[in-house]
Amino acid sequence: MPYRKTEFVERKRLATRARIIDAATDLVQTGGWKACQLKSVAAAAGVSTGSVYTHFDRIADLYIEVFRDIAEAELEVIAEIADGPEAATERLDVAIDRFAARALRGRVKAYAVIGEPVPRQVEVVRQRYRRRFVALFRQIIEDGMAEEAFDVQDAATTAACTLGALAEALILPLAPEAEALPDRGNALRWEVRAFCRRAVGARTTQPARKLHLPATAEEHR
Amino acid sequence: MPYRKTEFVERKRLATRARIIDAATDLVQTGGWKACQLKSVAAAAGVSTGSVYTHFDRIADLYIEVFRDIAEAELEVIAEIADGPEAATERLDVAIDRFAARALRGRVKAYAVIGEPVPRQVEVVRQRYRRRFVALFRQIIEDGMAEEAFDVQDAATTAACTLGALAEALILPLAPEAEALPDRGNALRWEVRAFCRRAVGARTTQPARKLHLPATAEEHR
Amino acid sequence: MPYRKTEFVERKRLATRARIIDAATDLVQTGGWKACQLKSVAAAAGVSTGSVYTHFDRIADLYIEVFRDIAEAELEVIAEIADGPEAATERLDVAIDRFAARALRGRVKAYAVIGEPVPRQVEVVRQRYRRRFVALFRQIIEDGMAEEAFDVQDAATTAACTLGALAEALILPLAPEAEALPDRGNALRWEVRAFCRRAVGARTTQPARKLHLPATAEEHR
Amino acid sequence: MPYRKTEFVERKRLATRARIIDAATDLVQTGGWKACQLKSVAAAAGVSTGSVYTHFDRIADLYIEVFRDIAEAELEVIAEIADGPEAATERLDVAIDRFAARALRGRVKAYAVIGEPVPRQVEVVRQRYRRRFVALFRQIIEDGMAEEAFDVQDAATTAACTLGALAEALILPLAPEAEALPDRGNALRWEVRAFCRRAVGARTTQPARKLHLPATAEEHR
DNA sequence: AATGAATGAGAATTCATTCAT
DNA sequence: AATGAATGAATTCTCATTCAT
Repeated sequence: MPYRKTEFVERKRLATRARIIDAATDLVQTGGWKACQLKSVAAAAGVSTGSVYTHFDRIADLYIEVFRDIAEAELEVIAEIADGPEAATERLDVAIDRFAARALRGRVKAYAVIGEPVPRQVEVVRQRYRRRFVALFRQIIEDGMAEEAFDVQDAATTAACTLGALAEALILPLAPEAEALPDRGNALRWEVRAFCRRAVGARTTQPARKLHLPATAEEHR
Repeated sequence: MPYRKTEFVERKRLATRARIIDAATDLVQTGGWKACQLKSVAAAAGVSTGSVYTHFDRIADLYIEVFRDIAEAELEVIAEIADGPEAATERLDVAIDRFAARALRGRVKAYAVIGEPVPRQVEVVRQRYRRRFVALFRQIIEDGMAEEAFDVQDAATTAACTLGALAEALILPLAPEAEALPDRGNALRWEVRAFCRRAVGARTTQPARKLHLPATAEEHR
Repeated sequence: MPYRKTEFVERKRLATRARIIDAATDLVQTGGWKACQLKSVAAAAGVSTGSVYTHFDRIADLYIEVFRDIAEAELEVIAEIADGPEAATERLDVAIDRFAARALRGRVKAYAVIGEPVPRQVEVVRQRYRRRFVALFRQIIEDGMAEEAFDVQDAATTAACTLGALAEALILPLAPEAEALPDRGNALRWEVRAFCRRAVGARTTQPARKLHLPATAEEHR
Repeated sequence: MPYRKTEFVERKRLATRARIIDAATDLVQTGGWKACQLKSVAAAAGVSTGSVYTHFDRIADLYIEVFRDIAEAELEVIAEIADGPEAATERLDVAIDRFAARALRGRVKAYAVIGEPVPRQVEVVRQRYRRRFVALFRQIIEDGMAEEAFDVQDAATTAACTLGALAEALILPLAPEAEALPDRGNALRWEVRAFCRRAVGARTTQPARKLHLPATAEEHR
């Protein structure tokens, strides 16, 4: 009877792979990329070092996967908003707010993705994600200009500025070394949103706070 | 007054120290922090590795010094502008433009300070400098509010946003991996300035382009 | 007579075993022993690594088998000649020429058997084959002495010298690193044969070249 | 007072380097190249593994040095003979005899250089030395032809054959796995010399044994 | 029997730091 | 004080072998 790879085996393999990624992710978020080394990952995942190599050709590939996993989740949230049917002004508001909310909740995670020094090979991937984030904001801004709701501007540059503003205001002050924010979270979110709204020259007709609350509620689930 | 041998010795000692820092700085700007290793630094400075240890207790101390030297120069330029007697609107314009001009001219340097992953111990110092940059922008923004030239806002947050916008738009696209900007430099500077002016709600009464030219000229010296 | 399932199974088992050996042989001849690693062999043979272990207790056993297969074929060619009814002088000529022709045609194969560094455990087998080659030449030389066609000599030593002369002249210059011979092949074969004929003190009565051609023709089939 | 690298320090450095090479050489000769690994070498030399890297950029460089050291010594002995003023016939005799005597005395050493599988990077060096040995024999053979003391032949090929004959007869039977020769040494030397003399078609006018003894005597010092 | 994921003992290499001179 | 050889812990990667399914 020829061997037939059982679903069980495949499932187990994937589980191991997932355990490795999870362990690595944990280590990154706890102690930064420096803590995410082969030996530690293997130990934390409860596998041998060699085992890691049955799933990843080189340790950098694991890093990239970890980074991608974290970053992709964040990106998707924003992508969904950017692609929505709402007016550009609203989409900008919601995107920023959601980004902010997630960053504030998952401080270390956000820092690991955007703020923290990463191994050389991951840096390339990080740049790619930055660019994808920028592309989403750019899309919103271009829509806003088309709707004549935003000032005329070079959307590419402006979108980069927007991401930068978000990152600097929300993530970097949250570096491990920085003292924890007390509960300025909500104020911060409001402030950053206002900054960006002004920055793109959005002609606000509705009070900004209205938009904030539903997004937040959803976020707190 | 007898000649004091110690003074001569001390002077020489400082000269050596400076040579080490210079060598390390060069290496960082040429090949990034990764290229700034003890052996290379010592070789480039024309001293032995052991000698480095008479000036710095650990390699991290040298790194910090190097970082500080690079960053301090950038900071001073902005500080001078922030502390100037001009109206906040003008100071903001000039500060941004100067920051942009320097970043665009000295890509590698700016990237090394703000964009590039740094050794763990330097990260702390980097955060400190970011905060000092933010403090300068904050000062301008608070003045602007006092002058009723800017919108009312939380200057601390807004200032962080401003720095972030600058960094993302000017420096990160300039990472080694990124393709070189052709000559978008001037357009970029103008765009970023416009973004920030809107972002703080500056009531522009003068045409923005006017301010640009003198600053640039000065920068090209 | 009832159909015996075991026979079918056994046949299949042997077929798999053969596939493994063939795959390994290919790998050795293509990329040397270094390329002949368990995983590659298994992949090339279309079986799992674990399966290899049902046919060979250890990888070294496979190596030995592979070596043996390659070497045995070469040995048989020479053995047939050595055991032939011809005069010793002629047998020596033909044996050398055939050896040379095969070596020159199948550079990699010959190199893998005689020239290339082999894994430790194979080395023993290689020595054994060398000794068997030597034994064949020895037989010819002893016959030659009995026929009073060769000088009196210690056939054991002389036979070893003969094999060595062949190997060095024909195979080692053909190492992967060596530049390919243009078309010196025929000249080389003639020269080596002359060397060996003189070395054993063969009293040549026939023109040497005559012998060459038929051997070659046969070889080119 | 500026530091001036003392002779003592330099001497010590060289001593360490020598200790490493010696240790490696010992290991090779005792257990073959496989036994010559970084950790073992370092331990045997009484230094740290890192220390090896202050003398050799990579372990292969050490291997090459070890190989070269052993091989060069052998080569020089033959070179001196080949370059001597004597008649070609005599030089061939002496060269072979000296080569044989040294090989028989230092079995393991000779095997390590010529017979044993070597790490990939060393193989290139080994080929080079083989070629240099061949060049020496070729020189003798060409001189012999010029003196009309040897048959007309392609000296390049013939020289390779000669080296091969020597190696196979003297060294390969002496592989670690092979059973030790009793005291056939002298007979072997005589026999190999006779083989080679015939092989090049040397017209011997003097009894061969005469030449043998002085060379041997010298060798036994 | 067959499978191939998992194993884990190596092996080489790097580099800040120390210390005898 | 200067030197740079020596250190050795830390890290990645390899690959024959085992074993649960």
